[in-house]
Amino acid sequence: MTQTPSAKPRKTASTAAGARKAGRGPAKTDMAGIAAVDGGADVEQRIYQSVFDGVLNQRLPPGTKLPEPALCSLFGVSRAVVRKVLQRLEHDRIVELRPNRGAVVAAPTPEETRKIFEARRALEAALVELAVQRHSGKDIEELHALLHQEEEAMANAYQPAWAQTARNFHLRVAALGGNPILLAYLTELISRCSLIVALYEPAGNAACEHEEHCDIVDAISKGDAKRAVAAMNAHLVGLEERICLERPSSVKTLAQMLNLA
Amino acid sequence: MTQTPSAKPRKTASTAAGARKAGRGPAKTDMAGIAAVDGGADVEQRIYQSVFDGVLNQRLPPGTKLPEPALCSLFGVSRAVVRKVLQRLEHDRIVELRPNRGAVVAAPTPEETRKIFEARRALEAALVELAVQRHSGKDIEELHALLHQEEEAMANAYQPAWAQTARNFHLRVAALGGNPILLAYLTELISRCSLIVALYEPAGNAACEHEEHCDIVDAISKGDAKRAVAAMNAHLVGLEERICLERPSSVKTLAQMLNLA
DNA sequence: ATTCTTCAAATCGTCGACGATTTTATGAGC
DNA sequence: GCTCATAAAATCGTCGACGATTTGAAGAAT
Repeated sequence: MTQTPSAKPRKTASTAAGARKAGRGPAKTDMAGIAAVDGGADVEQRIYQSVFDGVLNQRLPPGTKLPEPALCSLFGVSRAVVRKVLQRLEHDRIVELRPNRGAVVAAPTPEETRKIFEARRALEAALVELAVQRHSGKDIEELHALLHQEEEAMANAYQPAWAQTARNFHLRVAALGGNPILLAYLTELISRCSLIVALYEPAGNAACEHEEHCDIVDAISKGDAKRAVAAMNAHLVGLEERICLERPSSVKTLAQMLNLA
Repeated sequence: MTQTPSAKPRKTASTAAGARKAGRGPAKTDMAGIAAVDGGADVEQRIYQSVFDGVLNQRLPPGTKLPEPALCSLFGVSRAVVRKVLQRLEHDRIVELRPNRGAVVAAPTPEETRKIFEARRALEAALVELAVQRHSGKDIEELHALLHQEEEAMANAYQPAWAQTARNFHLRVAALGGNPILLAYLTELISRCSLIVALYEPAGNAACEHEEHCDIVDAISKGDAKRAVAAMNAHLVGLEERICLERPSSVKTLAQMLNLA
């Protein structure tokens, strides 16, 4: 509701004459070619990212409905593409698609949360072990650079920024494992974890987490697989334990939540 | 306008079910049973399964094109639903969706194959370790039942049947781990592995694999986590090593490959 | 005869529309 | 005043259609 009905697709042309370029395919309309990359080329990614960021920044609390017509007019595309994005979001467990009842932001249950963290521990343990075997000196340098970024983000005290750097760190460590498949699975899990952490984390243990990250890098750089796995496990267990169950709520329009308009 | 309150498009009346996942919620069994379960209820699952089985049984070799219009007329649905299924198949890495160029059956490269098996070893190791902790006596009985099925399938000498039982075994062991997320990931990986094995396996080592399965169950039943993980790892390494690179090819129509018509 | 150009056929991406289902608003009945 | 039945609105699932892109083949030039 409260939907401003003024938004309309840029070019409908429909049945009337002069429909020179009515049906816009994946063509970038060969403009200057610059803005096309982010502007009109991959609209799907933009929608996905908007919803994803909205969920991560708590503008879209769990249970928020995401009606297809609303997203259509917000992004100026047809339902076909919106529906495709929603399917991808459902697959990544960001939203839940209830048949004939629309899409809502996923609300992980405590039990689900436990399983997610358990799965994440298993994957990160395996990947850290691979990382110890396969890392090079240059990799360690890059990890140290990331740790430095974390310190800056900590000073900033803006939680989403810190969460972003922390996520980057874990993904980078996982990338050292050299297995794209496990990395893809872990990326999915880290997204879901971030979603949960963004909801429940009291926000204020960044320093503690940063210390643990440093431990992990130290163990990897020394080639101590056992200690690296143990440090990662301890870090993840600590992260899970810091979660408490409180859920803020607010009432805004979908456009506001998506940081549009 | 638009009278005809009773006239319906040719094949409707039941297509509106539209449940996406395997779990079908509202069971409207009032239609006196028209084989709705397999006939016209969940068409998407039927299409998915047809392609999946076709790939697994080598009727659909890698690189086979899957044009949307062909699938549409084969299954009597519109392109929207076919497209949805193809997206799901792409996500599960069964097919590859090239923009504007159609879908083809995925052809895993040797490098990819190595990574897939590596990921699978990591996941199954973690799950077997969980299974050792959480299994009950009844679970062991069921595993023994599965092993007995394997012996029957071995005598049958029909490779797809054996592959099916072997897959069941791994999935059942993984289910004992009690983590639906890891189980889902492993299901995906086992599908991809089966696809690869179906392509390359010389077919004839069933007895050897069965022995290794027995070892795994034995270790689990005795609560020996270390040995269970080692047995699983050895089993998977052996499976990977038995793969050679030969690829049969034949020329049939899509309908024949899908075992229709 | 080979190669490049040109054209037609096949196929894909997106759109608007229609029926079916769910949700919400309204009014009768207790 | 509250509850339940009814109707209207909103939303979802599917379909056919249109334009754009790719593919494959026919024809001209060297």
